[in-house]
Amino acid sequence: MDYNFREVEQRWQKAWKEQKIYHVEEDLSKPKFYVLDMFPYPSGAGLHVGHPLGYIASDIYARFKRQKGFNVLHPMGYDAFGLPAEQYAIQTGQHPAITTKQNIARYREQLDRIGFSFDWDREFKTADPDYYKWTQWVFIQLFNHCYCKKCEKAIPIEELKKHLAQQGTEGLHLAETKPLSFTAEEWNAMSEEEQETTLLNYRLAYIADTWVNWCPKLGTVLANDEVVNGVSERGGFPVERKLMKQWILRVSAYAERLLKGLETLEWSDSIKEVQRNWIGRSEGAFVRFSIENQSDTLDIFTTRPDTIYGVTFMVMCPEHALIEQITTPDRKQEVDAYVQWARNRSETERQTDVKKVSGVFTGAYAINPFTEEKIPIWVAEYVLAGYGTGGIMAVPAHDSRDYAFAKHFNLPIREVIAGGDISKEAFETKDGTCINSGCIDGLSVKEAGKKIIEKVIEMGIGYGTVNYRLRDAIFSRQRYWGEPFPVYYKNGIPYMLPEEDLPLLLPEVDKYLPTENGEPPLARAEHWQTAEGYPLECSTMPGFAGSSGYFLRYMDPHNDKEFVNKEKNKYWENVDLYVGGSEHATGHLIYSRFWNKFLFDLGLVCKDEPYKKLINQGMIQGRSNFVYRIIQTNRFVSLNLKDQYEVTPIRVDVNIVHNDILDIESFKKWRPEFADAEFVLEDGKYICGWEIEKMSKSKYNVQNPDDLVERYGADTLRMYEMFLGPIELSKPWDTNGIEGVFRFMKKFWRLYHNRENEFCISEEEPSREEYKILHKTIKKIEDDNERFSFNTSVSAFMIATNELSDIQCNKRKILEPLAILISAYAPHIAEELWHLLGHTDFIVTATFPTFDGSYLVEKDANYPVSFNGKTRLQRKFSLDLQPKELEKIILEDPEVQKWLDGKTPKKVIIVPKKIINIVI
RNA sequence: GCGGAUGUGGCGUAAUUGGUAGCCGCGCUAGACUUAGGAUCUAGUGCCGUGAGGCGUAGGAGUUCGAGUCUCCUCAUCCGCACCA
Repeated sequence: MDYNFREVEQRWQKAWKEQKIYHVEEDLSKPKFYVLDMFPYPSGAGLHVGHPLGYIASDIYARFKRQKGFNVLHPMGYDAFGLPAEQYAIQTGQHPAITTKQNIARYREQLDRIGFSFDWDREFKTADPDYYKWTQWVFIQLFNHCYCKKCEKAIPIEELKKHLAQQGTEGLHLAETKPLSFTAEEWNAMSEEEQETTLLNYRLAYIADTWVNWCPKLGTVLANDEVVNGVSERGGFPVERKLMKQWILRVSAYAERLLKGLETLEWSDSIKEVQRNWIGRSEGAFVRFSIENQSDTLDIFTTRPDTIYGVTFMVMCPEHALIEQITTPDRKQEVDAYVQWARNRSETERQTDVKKVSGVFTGAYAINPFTEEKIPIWVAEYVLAGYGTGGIMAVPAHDSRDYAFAKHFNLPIREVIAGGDISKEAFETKDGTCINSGCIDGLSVKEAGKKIIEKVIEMGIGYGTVNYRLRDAIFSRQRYWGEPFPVYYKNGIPYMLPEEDLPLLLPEVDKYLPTENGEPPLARAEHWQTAEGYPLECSTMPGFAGSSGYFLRYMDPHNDKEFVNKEKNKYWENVDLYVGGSEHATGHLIYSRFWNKFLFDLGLVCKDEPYKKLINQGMIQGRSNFVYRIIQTNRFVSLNLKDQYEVTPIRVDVNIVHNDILDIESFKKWRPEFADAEFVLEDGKYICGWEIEKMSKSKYNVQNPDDLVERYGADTLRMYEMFLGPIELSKPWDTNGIEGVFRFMKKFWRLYHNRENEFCISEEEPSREEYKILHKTIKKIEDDNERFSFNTSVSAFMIATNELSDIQCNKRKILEPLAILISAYAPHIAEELWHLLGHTDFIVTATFPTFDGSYLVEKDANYPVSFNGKTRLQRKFSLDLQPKELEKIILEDPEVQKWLDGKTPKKVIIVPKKIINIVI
């Protein structure tokens, strides 16, 4: 009988669980290593083979590190708040907590069957009050801090208050929503409400009016990608732009540190680049343009101060607060209409017709501080409210967007950088010489920019500055299934609940929909107010709230006194290896870094970056199978004959297709309408077509890991998922190949057994050849593990097994280390063999075998000998020879002599252990 | 448009980082055994050619004694950003 993987795997999984062998505690005698997976959102569909890909890789690495003597923290939990459970609740009335609990139970069952080495004692879900208590707590800290740009860290709001009371805004260098200016007297004269409102301008968590995509029918704010053609993606309900009070995190305060921190991280270049683009740093100048007959100024940000002499018009975004004030009466009607129209367009809509030029003249004029000219002020949607100041100076000659606008509205174009031909297009280059530019004529772009900045500082109308594309993160959601804000309102001003009142529990509601008058679902809760009767915040936190600091909580998951104990944090520091999808590059991975840097500023954690090394595992796509039905019949034609008929392809469940051959009997049973189907076969078989698509239920191409574990065992599944290809690559799932790994597992088992399947191991001293196979494998596995090349590792195991099986090696000194090597990949079979080998401890505690290079050194070896790069001969040489000696022997070789034919070679290139090349 | 990748047999991939391209596996071909299976084992399998041999890493150039690997151009595919002043 062959290896009984079912019995063995179940037995060991039970033993591991009962003896808690993967439980880990701080141990100062060992170096720590923290391996983390991006925790899953437990959806109703359960796991498919794509999900565990990253978990298997991280599990292999965690097991490898343990055997290398590290104390490994490898936890797992669930990101439990989220939309699907809420949607299900709205439809069925079932509480999302119940759905979530069921889904988690199913996930756990599936995960357990794959044999992961998670420390389940540290498990939590973000929807646990014990956990979200700390999410709320961090939010309070964010509210109570602001960001000092001078010292580049968060400081308590109390310090700000002190500063304001003593010197007003004088000497303040804080990240802020908009620049404010008042004296200490003015501050001290403010009412509490006024002061609180003012402080919101600086807090790291603040509430403010924001333009959002509001869907009245769904009763919620939608993200840009949830809006398609002006209607909601789900349901197709109209979406309008609306100014709403939203909680916002001042992520932008950390832009520079988020950017700089990237340099210290071992992340892929592509994902770092995505984050760099997302943060979007640009250097330039802030300049105030005065407006004719107005006391207010039009403030702009430009990266090209050197082109200031080329400004021929100004543009404000449709959301700009000054529009109403500066528009002249004769232009009012037109401007109002345009603003109304533009404001109601979603960002997605604006993006889709980027090329269409639209705008309107306000009738007002700004004054160019350098030329004193009157410049018309326009409103146009190509200027965005969320970037810079929401206003620009337009230089059509040297900016393609301004150029298109000027051409469309017939505005003047003035060339100020020499070298281009502005009759056709804008000349955008950044190396050129300034012309027609007064005081900066003849200067290079770079020098001119510097000089203009000096001048505007002198004139008191601006300064050089750095602007970031990174926006503050909207933090409220008008939904039920999320963390409630620890916030109550007094006279419309938000206040934080006292910390000892946390967690603020998510209340029960009778329905999970928004209320009839558009308030979030929490407004349905009875007594949603403080003990004193103050109303509580009705929106909840977004999905990324719970996942931003979760990695810290695993270090100390049951602490109800603090978020994470300092000593424990000091031991575990941060995540050494983080594995997850690259789709989180601009979401979770930015927010989490922000969150952690903030906690670092507060001295609560010891590292300012959360994830040292990041591996982005690829997606596993589905491979759908098709059958071809001849039109208007119930006859199906095999793939290569289908061109002779008119056919409709129909997706067929991949589970009734093997190696693209349809199991006809199962097909007839699959659907009642196919019960009496007929088939046109080729070579007696029905061959199905295939296509690579996303893995999804509706495409019948989902491979459930449970089925594969049932049929081939967890070890085979683990090894096969790794064998599929490099971990970062997206690849289609192909069940056909798993047979090869399955055969390997059986062959591996047979190494330790005789023909009668009795465990049979020899204590004999292995031969040099046998040691060579082992040490070659140790080196390969160790190297591959360190560079996360798990697919080549699996190949190495196969090669070693083939070689050992060929020479019928069953020596303990070879097979025992081999079992340790494979235990990270196939822990169940390794554990079984380990115990058969007579060990009583678990293989996870075994020491990774040491590599002995001396076995690999050849005494002599065949070298290819090439002439001018063309390989002609194989010659055997001793490896002990010095290059000079080697060269002599080669040149004396009769074949070489013959080839040289009396000529002297120009040079002889000897690449150690590789090749000998004679160049003539 | 900008940025980042990737391109090797019928398929997934490998190549000690510039040194005999195609390891390992799937599939396929032939054979053995058989309790007839979607089992196991053996041999073969980049392409062309009976053969010697020739050609081969998306295409084209270049550097080099030697290029899948380095440089430049072109093409294709994927991902991210996209009026960011």
